[in-house]
Amino acid sequence: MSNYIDNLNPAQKEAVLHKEGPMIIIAGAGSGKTRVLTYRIANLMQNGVDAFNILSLTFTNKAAREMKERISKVVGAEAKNLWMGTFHSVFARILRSEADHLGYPSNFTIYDTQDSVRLITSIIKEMNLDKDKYKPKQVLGRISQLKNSLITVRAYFGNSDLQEADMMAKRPKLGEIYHQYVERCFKSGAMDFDDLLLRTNELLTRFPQVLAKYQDRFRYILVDEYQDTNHSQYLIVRALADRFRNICVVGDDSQSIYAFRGANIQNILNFQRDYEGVKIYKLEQNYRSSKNIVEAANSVIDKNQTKLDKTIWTANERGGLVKVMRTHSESEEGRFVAERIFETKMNEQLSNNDFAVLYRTNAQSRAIEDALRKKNIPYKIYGGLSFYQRKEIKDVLGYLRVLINPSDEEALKRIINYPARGIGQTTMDKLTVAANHYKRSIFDVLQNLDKVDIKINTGTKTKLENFVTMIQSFQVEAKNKNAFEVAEHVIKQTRIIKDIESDGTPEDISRIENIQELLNGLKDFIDTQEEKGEDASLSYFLEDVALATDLDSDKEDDEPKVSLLTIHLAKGLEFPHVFVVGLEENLFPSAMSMNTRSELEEERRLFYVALTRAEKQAYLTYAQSRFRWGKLVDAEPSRFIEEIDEKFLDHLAPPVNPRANPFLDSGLFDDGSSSKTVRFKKPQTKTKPNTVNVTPSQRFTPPKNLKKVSSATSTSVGTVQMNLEVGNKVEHGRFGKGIVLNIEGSGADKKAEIKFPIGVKKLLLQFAKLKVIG
DNA sequence: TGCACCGATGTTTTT
DNA sequence: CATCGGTGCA
Repeated sequence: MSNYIDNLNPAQKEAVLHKEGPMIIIAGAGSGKTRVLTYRIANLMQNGVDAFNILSLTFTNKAAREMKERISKVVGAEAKNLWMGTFHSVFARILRSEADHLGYPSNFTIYDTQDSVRLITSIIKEMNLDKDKYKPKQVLGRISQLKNSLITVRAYFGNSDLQEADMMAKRPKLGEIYHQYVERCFKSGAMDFDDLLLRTNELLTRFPQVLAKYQDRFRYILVDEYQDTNHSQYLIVRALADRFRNICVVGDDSQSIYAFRGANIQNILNFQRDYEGVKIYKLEQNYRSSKNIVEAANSVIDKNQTKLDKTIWTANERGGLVKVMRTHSESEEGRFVAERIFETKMNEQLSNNDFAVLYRTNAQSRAIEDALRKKNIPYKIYGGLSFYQRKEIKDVLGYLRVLINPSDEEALKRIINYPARGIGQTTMDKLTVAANHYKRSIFDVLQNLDKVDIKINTGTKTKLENFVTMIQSFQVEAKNKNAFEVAEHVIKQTRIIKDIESDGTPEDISRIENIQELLNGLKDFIDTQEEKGEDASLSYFLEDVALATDLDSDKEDDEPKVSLLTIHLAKGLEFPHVFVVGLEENLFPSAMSMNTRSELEEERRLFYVALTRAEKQAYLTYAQSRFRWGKLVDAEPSRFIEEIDEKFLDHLAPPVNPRANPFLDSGLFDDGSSSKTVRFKKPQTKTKPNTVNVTPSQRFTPPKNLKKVSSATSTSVGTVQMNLEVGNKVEHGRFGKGIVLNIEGSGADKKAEIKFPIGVKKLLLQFAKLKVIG
């Protein structure tokens, strides 16, 4: 019955079978650590451990979902009782049920980064501080840092070193902003991302009986990607594992790439010191990549000083050399990538999803997209502006957030005058002042306008009262209807769609589609939650949305597409053919991360991660000039190319391009070995002199609304769909092919019930991206 | 209060 | 280059 164990190598097997007590699995790239984790959990369960007693913390929710699925293949339905998810989502749930201990409402809102920045911006403004000295994003960064180190406002003011540091940084009021920020979040019934961890720590330290309860529940704790945990997460794990000490952490110090958000590589380096009697397991055999790729990657990571001792090797075939390509411009780089994908796909009969393009910054996707689109190669982009951060989506979500939690100030500010209802800045300022004065939420003030000393003329007052009445009516609605129906109702009542339509630009169509997509997503959510017998309430949906990662929303039923994503997002993924683009000094390694050895080492680990995503073939490309901030800037090849042992590299000759801009041609006909002899300059100190201004002539600018929509091949919206008939075969960008079962309503409300492979969906024809195919 | 226009500002990386 | 906030006018 446990034949799966026979398929493991000795090291993997030992790790899977490890019984009690603390353990660490040092898992090199591609060494089958997910398998080990999966089987370890399955094995625990088969040996009588109750699923309810196992907590497994993963890096993305998608990873959790997939792991659960794999475990259930071994142990059956019992797997769904496992506690599995990201730190943020697992502890958000726990915080909800324990919220009253902390004085928070259980329906607290989760502020995303944008909400936090806006709140800080208004605090800075209210305090009359110079916004050039107090840059909201930097301030938030600092606060985040403090929170992740568990330094509360009180602790901050008790620590003169910290205060001095901020004095030196010319931000003497930082503590005060921090204080205000925390208060305002609390008053708004909101937690930011860091609060989810910080407040969990607070909960576990201040309430021993709560700690005891969860210690007793989580008798086995597994933490994936341990190298990327921050101090706050570290302490949570420590506290929870303290009683049973069945803690299993998995990670690879060579893949620690999140120091910028507080991850502490010491957590993994010191694990053996933290827990007595730790058993160490090393997974050193790579099953993913060819010899050339593994050895090339090893030769780079060797340059790092700080690392645990391990040797990654593979029994796989040697494979092709890592191909290095130099191009003149980013558009040529894009063209190269697109052409290579096209050719390889044809020659080797591959599918689009065998290819991935990785880059350091999101902005780089643009040139690649253009090139792929021109060649009609379907692609999907992860990251960048995520779906849920789009304006129209945040607006709709704003209403939902306010009706769930009227104290949610950021959401309230967003929607109180959208669509325009004559409530302007002046009024908002007065309300904010009053709210701060009475230490109540703005919504409280709104509900008690008569009792509050506030100078608002009667016209405005009526508008405010109407607004409150509307929200209250939504709340009533929410009592009787499910989340989907409520959202539908809200969208209709607020006339948001009408407002967008009135502008009438083509972009608006896409925005309306997005809102429809949100509704569909909400419907989906309800269906799957009900299927699983879990909470399908609106507030859980909002939580999911706030904590969703871009990878989570990946749709399986799409046609195969080339993946475009940052290296950070690519961690944990693998593709047969990988293009790492933009290998240029100041871009990768980033100009912002070359100041200290540790920063540079993190960049190098990032490069290591990039290279080790490839199974069969890796390409490294760099451009000799690139548009940055709209200007053409000269670039030099990244030091990381040179750091790879030359014997693993194959320098491709640059293509002859007669159309190339004469300005850029110097060095075009070098003998191909030139990149070997290129002298790498030290970090450039703002080299503007050799900047050439060239108008981006052949640059193809895509319609804005397509920019982040996932497909190059997405069907355009036509009016055809309005003439749908029962029995028609249709195709939907997301749900695939389907057949029309029923049509109801008319005009703008016309809906069709369509049977898709994934189930029956009801879609508003006005928005659904449908193509009639028969 | 609402809207149109302009300049300043910013890109690492994300839960 | 693209977004945002501020300014000035209706």
